[in-house]
Amino acid sequence: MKKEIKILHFTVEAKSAVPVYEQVKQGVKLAVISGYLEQGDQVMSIRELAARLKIHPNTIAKVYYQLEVEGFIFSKPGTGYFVKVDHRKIQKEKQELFKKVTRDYVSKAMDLGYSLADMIAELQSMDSENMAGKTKKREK
Amino acid sequence: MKKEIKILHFTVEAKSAVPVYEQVKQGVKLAVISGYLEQGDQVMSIRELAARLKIHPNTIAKVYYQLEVEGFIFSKPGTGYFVKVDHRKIQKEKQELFKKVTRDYVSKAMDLGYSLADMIAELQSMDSENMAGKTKKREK
Amino acid sequence: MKKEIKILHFTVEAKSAVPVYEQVKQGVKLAVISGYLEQGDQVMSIRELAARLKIHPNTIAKVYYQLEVEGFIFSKPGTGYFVKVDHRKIQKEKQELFKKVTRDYVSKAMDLGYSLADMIAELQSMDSENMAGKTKKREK
Amino acid sequence: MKKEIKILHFTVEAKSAVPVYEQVKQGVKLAVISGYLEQGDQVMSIRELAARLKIHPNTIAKVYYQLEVEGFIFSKPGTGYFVKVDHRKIQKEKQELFKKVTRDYVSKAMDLGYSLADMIAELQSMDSENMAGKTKKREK
DNA sequence: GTGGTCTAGACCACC
DNA sequence: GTGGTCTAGACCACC
Repeated sequence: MKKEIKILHFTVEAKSAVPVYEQVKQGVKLAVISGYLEQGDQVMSIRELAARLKIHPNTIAKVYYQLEVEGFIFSKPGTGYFVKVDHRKIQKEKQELFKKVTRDYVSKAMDLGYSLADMIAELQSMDSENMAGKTKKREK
Repeated sequence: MKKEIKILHFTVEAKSAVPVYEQVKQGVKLAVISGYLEQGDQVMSIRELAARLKIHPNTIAKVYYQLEVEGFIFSKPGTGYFVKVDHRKIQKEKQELFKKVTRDYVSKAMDLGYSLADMIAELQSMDSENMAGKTKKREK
Repeated sequence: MKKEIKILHFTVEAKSAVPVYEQVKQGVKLAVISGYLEQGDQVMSIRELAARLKIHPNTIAKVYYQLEVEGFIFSKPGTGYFVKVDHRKIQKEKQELFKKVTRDYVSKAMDLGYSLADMIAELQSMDSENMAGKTKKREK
Repeated sequence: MKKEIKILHFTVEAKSAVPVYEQVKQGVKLAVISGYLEQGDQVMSIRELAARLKIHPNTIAKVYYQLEVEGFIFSKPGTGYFVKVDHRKIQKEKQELFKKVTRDYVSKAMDLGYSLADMIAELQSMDSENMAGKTKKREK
């Protein structure tokens, strides 16, 4: 069975105030943290990802370099970049990201005048809906 | 007692793909929906808001015009724009926005591998923390 | 008294197998480790150092960025880069460098057939010479 | 017993500012000075050394010619080059080289803030370490 | 003036 | 094909 290189699906907003390289970095990082990219998986090549996102290879190279420094991937020069899974680090990043998106959500919902109880109720109602149909969606 | 004009605090991202006028519109709309701006409140003048956001007054004028058509504000020519609160409409908008931000949150958290139960637990933990100190923060 | 920016004096060998950016990195690092550059000193600007070394500013930017990551300098965007002295780190780097140059020296001298005793004797003879004239050269 | 031709192990840095032929010359000279190549030893053939270093045979020929002029080797036409050991000359070269590498070492170490006493101490510590295990490593 | 980001593209070594 | 280095130069924000 041939070794497939998984495609990264995020997009990049060229005109955003948050730098392109930062967006790409978050995108790749999320792919690793979420488990989409697994230990040893080859990451899309610099040129390939650059072509897909329509940005310059140098920008991807910068991102990959930083992600290597941060320990999410490693390079085999002449071959490509590969995923390095450190479960401790990943778990920590995952929890931080979860707390962040939760805080962001709570902040927005409270601006609209909803309480934590409202949010919990809303989530519970979604839970019930899931119960009905697809039940255990998150098993994969 | 002098009638204060409430300051609008959102910012605008000049380089974003979503048009500046749309960002301004959402910002003002949210101020109304969230209840920050109340029935009869005078909205910041076109010139004043344009100066704050560093964008052209024409853009603000366009936004105010559309918000008037949509029934969120009304103009008193020669005086300014004022908030018109239609509780039905506001309530409906508010709920839609709430459902949207909730769906977005659930989507992100699930990508990270968290279940609805995890999210509910996280929100409940935040609830407990609030209980401790500041209790009824959202009264204002 | 005007705040002087100290000049960095090392040179770079364009045609070397060791990358230019690595040579520059070592040069700046040595200036910090040796104490030539002190806590809070402004480092030569990217453009200025690039001009002096006749290499592209991007290369210096890369070096400064890496040295910042490694904790030897920090940037104040719009102002410049400044030395950050962490005595622990510096001391450690200094000792490592000292051990390295010593190993290199021993290796070369042994290739020539000299023993550690020979080297020690040679250094002691230099010590005596110093005694004669300039005595306490390393006080500064 | 077949007469072995000793292999020269130095490498050459193509991109260096110091010319390739100079690097080769130093490499061969060091092999003689250090005693690796002994009186009467046949030196690697021009073609063989050129192949190993991946440089043009003409460059090696130039080096051998100069080394012959300087009296380190001599040619037997149709046979090859052979080592000529002039102990006086070798001894002198050796001492000069030793003094040079020692000066270089002292210079670097002093830049780092170490004294001659520190260097001597470091060398003595290395001496002790050798004492422990492998004792007389440099006999060969 | 300063650093920060990004594109464009060359050339290299290694495969 | 792959990543790594380097130059050239544009444009930005901040001072």
